[in-house]
Amino acid sequence: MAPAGSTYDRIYRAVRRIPSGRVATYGDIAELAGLPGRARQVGYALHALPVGSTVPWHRIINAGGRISLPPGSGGLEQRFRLLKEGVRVDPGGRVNLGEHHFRRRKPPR
DNA sequence: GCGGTGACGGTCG
DNA sequence: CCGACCGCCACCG
Repeated sequence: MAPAGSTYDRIYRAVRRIPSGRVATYGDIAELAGLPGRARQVGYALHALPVGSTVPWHRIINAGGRISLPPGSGGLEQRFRLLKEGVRVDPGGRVNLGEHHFRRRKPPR
């Protein structure tokens, strides 16, 4: 387990806040964890998760609204998990953030 | 302690 | 849309 209060611990806690059927970006998690601008650390922390972890890592995608994980290295599983939760993910791994973002950004207008 | 690495993100051409 | 660069920083050898 990540030491309480450590960077990773804060990241995992933030990830757990994302409800099923919604997605958040790495940058969002960094911000929620109190680490603005450190999206990269979020990716690193998730990569370090042990198999069987209860952290909903699959709800995290990049700012472009796409799965950032190579298909052969977990990307496919992430896509399946999201589909199972009702998130529309096209075959290319793209998600409509306007529809599934856990906290909508300002609608483009 | 140093330097390479990377589930990122914004900007520019 | 795509690739190149740059800033960011915990981890690991």
